[in-house]
Amino acid sequence: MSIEAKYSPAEKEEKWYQLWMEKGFFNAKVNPDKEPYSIVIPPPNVTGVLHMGHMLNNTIQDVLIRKARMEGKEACWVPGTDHASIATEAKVVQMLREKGIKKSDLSREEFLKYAWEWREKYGGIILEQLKKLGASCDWDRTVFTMDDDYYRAVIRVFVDLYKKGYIYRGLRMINWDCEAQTALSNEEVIYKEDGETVSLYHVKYQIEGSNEFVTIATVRPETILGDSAIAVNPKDERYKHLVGKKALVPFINRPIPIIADDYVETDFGTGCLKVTPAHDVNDYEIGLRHNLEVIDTINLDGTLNEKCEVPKFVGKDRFKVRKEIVKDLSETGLLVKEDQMVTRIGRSERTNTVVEPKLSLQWFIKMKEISKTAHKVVMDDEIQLYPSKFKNTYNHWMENVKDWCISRQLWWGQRIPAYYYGPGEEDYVVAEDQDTALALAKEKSGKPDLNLSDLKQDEDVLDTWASSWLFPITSFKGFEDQYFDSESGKIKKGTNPALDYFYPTKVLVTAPEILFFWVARMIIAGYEYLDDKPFEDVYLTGIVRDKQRRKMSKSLGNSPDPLDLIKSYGADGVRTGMLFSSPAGNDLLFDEKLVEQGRNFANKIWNAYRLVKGWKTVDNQPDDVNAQAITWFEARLQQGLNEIEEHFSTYRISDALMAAYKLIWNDFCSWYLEWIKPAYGDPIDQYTYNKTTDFFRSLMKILHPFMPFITEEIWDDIKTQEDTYLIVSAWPAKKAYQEDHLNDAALLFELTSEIRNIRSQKGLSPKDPLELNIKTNSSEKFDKIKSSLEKMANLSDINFVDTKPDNCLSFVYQSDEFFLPVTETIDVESERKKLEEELKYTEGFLNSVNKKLSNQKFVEGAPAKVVEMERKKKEDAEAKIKAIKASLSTL
RNA sequence: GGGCUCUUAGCUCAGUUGGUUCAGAGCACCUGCCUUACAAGCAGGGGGUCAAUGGUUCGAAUCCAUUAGGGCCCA
Repeated sequence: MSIEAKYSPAEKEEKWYQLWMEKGFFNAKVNPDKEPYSIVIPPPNVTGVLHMGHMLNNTIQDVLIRKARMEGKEACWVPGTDHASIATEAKVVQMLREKGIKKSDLSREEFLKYAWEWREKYGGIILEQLKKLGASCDWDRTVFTMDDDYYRAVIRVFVDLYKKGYIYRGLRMINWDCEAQTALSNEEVIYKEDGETVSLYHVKYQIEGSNEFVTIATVRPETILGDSAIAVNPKDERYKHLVGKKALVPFINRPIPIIADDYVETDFGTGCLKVTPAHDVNDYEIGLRHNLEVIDTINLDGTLNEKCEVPKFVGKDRFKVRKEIVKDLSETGLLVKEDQMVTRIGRSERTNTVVEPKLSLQWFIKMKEISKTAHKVVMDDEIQLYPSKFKNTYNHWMENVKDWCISRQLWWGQRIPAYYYGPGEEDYVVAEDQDTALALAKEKSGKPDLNLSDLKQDEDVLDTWASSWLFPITSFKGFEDQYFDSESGKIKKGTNPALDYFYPTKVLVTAPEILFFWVARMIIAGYEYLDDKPFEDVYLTGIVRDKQRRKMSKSLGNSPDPLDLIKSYGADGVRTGMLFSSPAGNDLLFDEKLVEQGRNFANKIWNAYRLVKGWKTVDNQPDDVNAQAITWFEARLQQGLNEIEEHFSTYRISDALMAAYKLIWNDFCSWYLEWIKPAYGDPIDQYTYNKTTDFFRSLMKILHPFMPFITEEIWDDIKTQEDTYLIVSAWPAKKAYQEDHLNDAALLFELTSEIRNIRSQKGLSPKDPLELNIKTNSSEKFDKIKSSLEKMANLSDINFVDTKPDNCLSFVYQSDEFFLPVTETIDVESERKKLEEELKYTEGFLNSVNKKLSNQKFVEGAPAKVVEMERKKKEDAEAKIKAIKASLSTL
C-alpha cells in the first residue's frame, strides 16, 4: 500500500461533507435521553458573501458543536440569514436601475416581487459557503427572518409590545439617510476614525436696529435660513451686552433672539453659535430649553424647501446650496473668513451619505423598563460574557439605554401593523391583521360604519434588528398561535417541545460590535417572552484584521477570499489557522502564514499516519522500551486531555487547539513515535501496534472538532470494527493517570536533549553511537530509563562510574555527572568555561535562596510550604555545585 | 469630553487567589542535517529591567497611585 507523502484535502473534504449530510449527522431532534446543546448562528446578512469574520466566528461555533456532539449531547446548530432591509433594498434598487426600472415607478407589491426574486437567487450563497468550511449546521432548520412564520412573529411582538405600552410613536430628532430615504438608528451611523476635514465659515449677522454685527461660526451655512436664535455662553463677557437683542438672518432678515446657554463653548469658533433646531441635535435641545421655533428647511431627499424663503434655493440639494450660499455671503461681505477644521461627520453605514438630523414621526420602543432584567442578569453573571471585560461595556450601555427607533422608510421588511383611519395623529390602531384593526378602529373612532378601505396601513417597515432579536425564540417557532398567550403576552411553557428542549441555547458566538444591536436585545426579548435567558454564555470574538492592524474590508482589498484559502490550504488548514491566534475578544491579525501552519499540521498528522500504517507487525509482547513508551503516553494523553477540557470550559479555544497541537506534534510524533519506532524494515510487536492505533484514534477524536476532515479520513482507515464515523463517536473518556510515568519520561527527555545538544555543539553525528558514563549516588533512578535512553540518544552502552574516564565530554544534570568518551581530542578550555558558567549561575541562584532563608521575616511570614520549597531549592543547588566542582577538578 | 480596557521575546499572545528555576508558548530568526513518515520536515540554539516612576509587602509581571502611549464604546 502506498499513501501519498503530501496530504491533499480537496476531494476528501467534499466527500466527507456529503456523507455527513446524507447520514443526517447534523440533524438534531428533541431527545430527552440526551442533554441538549444548542447554538443559533448569528444570521449573516442575506446580501453577503463569506468573509474572514464569518470564517472565524463559524469555525468557533462548529468546534463547540462538534465537541458537544461527540460528548453525547444532542447538538443543534441552527443556521439562517437575516433580511437586512436597508442593504437588500439598496441592492434591489441598484439591480432595477441597471434594468432601467426606477423604484418609484413600481408599486410596493411589484417591488417586493423583485426583492424576493433577488433573495431566491443570491440569498443562499453564504450558507453554501459555510458548508465548504465544514459547518455542521442542522440545515433542515434553516431560518430566514422574512419567512412567513417569522414575519408573523415579528408583527405579533410589535402588537404585543404596543399593547403593553412599550411602543409609541413620537416626534424625535432622528438620523436621516437622504439617499435611502429612511431613518437610521444611532448604531447605523458611522464616523470616520480620524474625522473629516471641513470648512468652518465665519458669518456676520446684523444686530436688529443697529449697525453692529455678531459673527458666528458654522460648518453648515446651508442651514442658516432655518436659524431661530443665536446663542452665547452666559459667562462670555464679549457678548453679554447682546443677550436679549435680536439678530437678522442673512438674506431674509428674519429677526432671531440672541440667547445665553451653557452649551456654547467660548473658545470654539467665535463663541457665538447659530441655533437651527430642525437640523442639529444639540440645537434641538437648546431650542427646547428656550422655546425656539423649529424651521425645517430641508426635504426628505436632502433638497431645500420653500421654508428657506429664498426661491432660488428651493429644490436644490443641501450641498449645492452650501456652495451657493457661501458665494452669496462672500459677495455681500457677510463672510468674514473660512477655516479648515477636522470634525466627526456621521455617515450612513449602508449608503455612506452624510446623515441629516431630522425631526420626524417614528416608532420607538421604550427601553428603560423592558431592559431591567436583561441588565441585571449579565451583571449577576447569570449570563456569562467571555471575555468578562465586556460586562463593563454592557453595563454602561444599559445604564444609559436610549429608546430604540424601530421604523424604517423602506419596503423590504415587516410592515408596521399600524392602521390609520383619520388625519389626526392619534387616529390609528395597531393589530396583527386588517380585520382586527378594523374592529379596533370602529371602537376607537366611534364610527361603526368604517370599512377596510378607510384603513391605511403604515408605509414603513421595522428595523431588521427588530426581527433578529427574536432569533433564538423563532428558531424554535416560539411565537406560533398554539404556543403564544396573547392575553399575558408570554409564550406558554410546556407546549412547544422543541423550544422547551433547546431553549435556552448554550452559547452565542458573535462579534463585540453587535453586543447592543443584537445580543442585549435578544436578552431583553428572552426575558420579556419566556422569562428566561436566550443563551447561557456569550463568546465575543475579535475582529479579523490584516498584519497592519487594519480591519479587513472589501474597499481596502486587504481580505483574502476565504474560498480561495480553503482551496489552497484545505478547510482544516484554514480553520486551525484562524484559531491559532485568536484568544476570545482579542482581534485576530490574519496572516497567511497561520493558515500555512494549519496545513503543515495536517500534513504532519498525515505522515504520522503513513508511518504507523507502514509497519509490519509480529505477534510478540512489547520490550521494556515500548512498554515504557506506552505507559508514558497513556499518562500524557490523559494529562493533555485534562488541559484541553480546562481550556474548553472557559472558551479558550485557541489554547485548546494549541494544547492538542503540541500533544500531537511534540509528544506523540516527536517523542512517542520515535521512542517505539522499529529499525527500518523491522516489524513492531502487535501489542505496541494496537496501543499506538488506540492512541491515534484518541488523538483523532480530540482533534476532530478543529480539523473534522482529515481526522475523519484517517479514522476511516484505523477505526475498529465497532466504530462507525468519527463525527458521532464518543469523546475520549477521562481516566486517572500516574504522575510517576510522566516524571520518568521527563528525566529521559532531559538527558536525551542534553546528549543531542552536545552532539550538535561538537559536530558529532547522531548516527554514531556514544557510550554514556554516569557518576551518581542513586543509580536506581536511571535503571528504569536505561534501555529507552540508549535508543533515544543512540548510546552503545550506559555505565555507572566513580571517576571520570579519559578524554570525554561531560555535563552536569541536577547533582549527577555525565561523561561521554570520544575519540576526538577534547578542548579542555571550552569544557572548563562551560562548567564555570554553570557554576557561577548556580552559585548566584543559591545566594538568592540563602538570602531569603536568612530573612527572619520571610521564614516567619511566608507559608510553610513556600519555606519548605526554598529549603529544597537550597539543597538541590548545593548538590549541584558540588557536582560541578568535582567535574571541574578532574579537568 | 465621559466610561472601559490594554502595554510581557522580532511578531501574536499565555501567565488563574502575590510565593516552585517564573519570566513561558506558538510563529519568526540563527546553526547543522535531503537521517527510508514528514524539507509542508528533523535536531540544536540565541532572544525580554514584564511601558515608566513611586508605594504596599518578607516577597510584585501580578495589588495601589501617578505618568506616557495604544485600543474600544458612548457623547
